[in-house]
Amino acid sequence: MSYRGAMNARVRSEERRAEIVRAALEVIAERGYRGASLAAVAERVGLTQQGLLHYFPTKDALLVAVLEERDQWDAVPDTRWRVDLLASLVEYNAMRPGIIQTFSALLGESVTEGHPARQYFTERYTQVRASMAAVLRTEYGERLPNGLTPERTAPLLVAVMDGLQYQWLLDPQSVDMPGAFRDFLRLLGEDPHREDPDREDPD
Amino acid sequence: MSYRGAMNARVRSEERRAEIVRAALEVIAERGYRGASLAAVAERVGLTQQGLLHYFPTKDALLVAVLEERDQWDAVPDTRWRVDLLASLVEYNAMRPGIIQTFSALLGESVTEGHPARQYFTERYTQVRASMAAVLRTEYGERLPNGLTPERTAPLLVAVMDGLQYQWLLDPQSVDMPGAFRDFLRLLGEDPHREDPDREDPD
DNA sequence: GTCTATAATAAGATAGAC
DNA sequence: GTCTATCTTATTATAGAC
Repeated sequence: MSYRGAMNARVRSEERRAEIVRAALEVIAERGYRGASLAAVAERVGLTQQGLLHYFPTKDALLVAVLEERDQWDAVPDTRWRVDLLASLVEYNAMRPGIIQTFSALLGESVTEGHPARQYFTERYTQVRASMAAVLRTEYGERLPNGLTPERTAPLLVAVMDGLQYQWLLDPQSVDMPGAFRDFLRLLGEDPHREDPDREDPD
Repeated sequence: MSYRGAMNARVRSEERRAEIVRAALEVIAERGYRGASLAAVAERVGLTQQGLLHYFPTKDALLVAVLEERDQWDAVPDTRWRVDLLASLVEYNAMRPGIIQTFSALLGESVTEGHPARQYFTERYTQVRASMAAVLRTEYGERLPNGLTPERTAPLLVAVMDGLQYQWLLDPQSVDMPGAFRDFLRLLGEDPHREDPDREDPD
């Protein structure tokens, strides 16, 4: 019984932490990391700022948890991915403006000096570029239809995804993010009607 | 004489303001806008925070001046531009990491709620997409070598420029920003050896 | 586990002397 | 034009009661 009680307590504590991280994602989306106060995060989960510090001893510790959370729901693509899965990912992103806003704001801040997320983003982009190159290699081999190598194309693929996000966040009415991304894939030499082999020929 | 004296005073005041704006650009690059304190800006020009407020009555007023400054040195491309001039612009940018960092940080922050630069960036991107479309139309006509229209390609061009900047700022050693941008132009159908008609055929 | 109290700092802005 | 002094508000973090 005491074992079980301890388990429940731990589970409840984990749930609380997850709740706090979700709230932090929201507040960062609204105000950036530097602008996000612990008190504002705490308020959303019905805690005081000091109550929150029981779960995350410092603001930076909370940020670390936020970045770890990202690594979970936004896994780095691997070689099993096909290029058209990337298009689906962008479509999926277009349905979650909040989370895109969080990490676009964080990415922007991270280039400033001494930002606690800087190292995270630097390492993540190295990783993502490598993954994208692998995906492109799986799909096209050593040379893409346009003559570039996977390694040289990967930074462009990543740049388009990020850059479109900013334009779309600022003006969702004017920017069709998924459509533009598919246009980019077409530039890579992808035949837009080859994406789903099971599909009937469109008219 | 009094007229002349007044003139000199005004000129000196304008110089002071310009000095302050330059300092603000630096501090924003280092800490973002929200993280930039008026006192830090003032210190760089040998003023107190209150002395600075004599020239810019509020922090937002200073930001407005910073954004106006940008519009001057980073004019929106017009139809007289050729695509390879864009490549030169990216090369030029690669020599000015400070200023790129300032506006990358500002862009990132601007997607958060109620950010004073949000409207500026929204409007500027509308303008820049239109200009880029015009540049592409001048160069390629209604259909680009890859089949897309200028209007559909413009957001991609802008996205690549912005996205590459973030990757490059985070890891300049690993990202060849001008090279990657030229790769992108190649995707558009640009022949990389056609850029300078006066140049001898390379081997 | 969550609170109140509070310390320590820093922010933007105003008032008024010189 | 620039300063000192000061107000007001907000921040992160600590100490300790319950």
